[in-house]
Amino acid sequence: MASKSQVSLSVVRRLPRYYRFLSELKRAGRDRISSRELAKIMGLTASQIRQDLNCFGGFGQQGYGYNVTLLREQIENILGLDDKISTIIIGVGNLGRAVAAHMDFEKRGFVLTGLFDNDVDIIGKFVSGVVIQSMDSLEKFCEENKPTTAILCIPKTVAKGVCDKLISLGIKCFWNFSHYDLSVDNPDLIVENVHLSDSLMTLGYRIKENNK
Amino acid sequence: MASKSQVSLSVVRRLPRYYRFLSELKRAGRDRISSRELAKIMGLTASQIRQDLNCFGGFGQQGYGYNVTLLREQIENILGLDDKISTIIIGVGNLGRAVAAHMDFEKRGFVLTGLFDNDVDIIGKFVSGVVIQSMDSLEKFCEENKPTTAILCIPKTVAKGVCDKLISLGIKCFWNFSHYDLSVDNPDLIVENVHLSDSLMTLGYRIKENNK
DNA sequence: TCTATACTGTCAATTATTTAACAAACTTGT
DNA sequence: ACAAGTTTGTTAAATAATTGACAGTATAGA
Repeated sequence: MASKSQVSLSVVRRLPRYYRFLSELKRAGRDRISSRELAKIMGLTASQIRQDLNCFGGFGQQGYGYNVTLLREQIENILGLDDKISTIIIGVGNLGRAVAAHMDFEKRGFVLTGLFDNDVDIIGKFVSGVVIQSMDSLEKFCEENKPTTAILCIPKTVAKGVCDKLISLGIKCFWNFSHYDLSVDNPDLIVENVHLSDSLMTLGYRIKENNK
Repeated sequence: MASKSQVSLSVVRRLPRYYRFLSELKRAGRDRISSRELAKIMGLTASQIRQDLNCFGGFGQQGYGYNVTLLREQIENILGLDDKISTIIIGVGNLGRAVAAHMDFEKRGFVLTGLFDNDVDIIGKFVSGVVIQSMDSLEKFCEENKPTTAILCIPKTVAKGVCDKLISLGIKCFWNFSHYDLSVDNPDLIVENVHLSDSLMTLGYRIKENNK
């Protein structure tokens, strides 16, 4: 358990994008594709694609290229898209609702098992087939259902407290949309931060830089 | 115009995070901070922080460190947070609404000037003080108001078409939430892709990798 | 004022990532 | 079956990013 991945995060982060383009190709009826052509379509180098894929095995064939359907399936396996990682969302405001509604968890290796919020006006309502519960129910729910992953769609101010509580309830994996930096000093956690405002500010910088 | 940035994207992407931590420190009443302590708090190396900041100038002082308020202001300037880049949102579903409501554009160097959607049930309603207009009004609006940036919160299926139209209306900068890859073959565009499902799949991979 | 200590800016070394190059292996058409 | 043309997997080279080291300059306390 907890063996360190040999594959660099840079490579892993490209996998979903490969998967996306391969799905597109499959839908378009393509049987095979060379690293060269895929590189062209995706705006990468052929070398990088071959290098990336070879981290996981030799899926291609000289003189032929890659079988689209097969390669797509391989990446599906690598990403574990048919897993069912039990996941809860904390905070069901606009953002939480958008995430719950848009994400198609079942196609990404997750299953949404709980929604939690403090707003009495929305408790009891359903989003994506899951009922919104009070934060007071969180502890009991976690003990009974043992979710492993939490999606944080809560304001910065309460993030630290909620996060500590979730950790104490056995949750170690976080998809964090809150404006707060998780896991700086807790190396046991697995955290994917989505800092939207950071992304926006980066865009702003690049726009101004370009106009100089 | 269009001079290439000397500073690497890796560095630029860290700036908003520095800004965030410095704002926190300021709020806590801290006057000064050394690269060593900041590194500790942020989970980085002191060397990296000094290296990063020095891309933009020598903001620190030997034997003293960095003045929190001053450094924060400098980064604010670098990121251009008091600019007013005119921006529209295309697609005002859950996600578009979440983005419109949460982002505090004025504090990030942007100003939200228009909202567009095709759903007749929401056209005419206000979100964050801006009225939702029909997509039919887009052309006229762009000619009159010349927004430079668009935020795409639309499904993949219509993304390509909408995007082409926006480009023809003079928009070159995109904050793209749609499940579609912009700018592979258009180097003139400035694009920040936010592929949430890619992020989720990456998290999934890392969780499984860790459980091995 | 002087001395010990702290800390930056910068250059050098290390590590990571990307790109290039090519032999080996397959495909395709004759 | 053979020759010409493709395309991979893999090694090597090049580039980029991060970390380490330290001279120089400031601070702080006696």
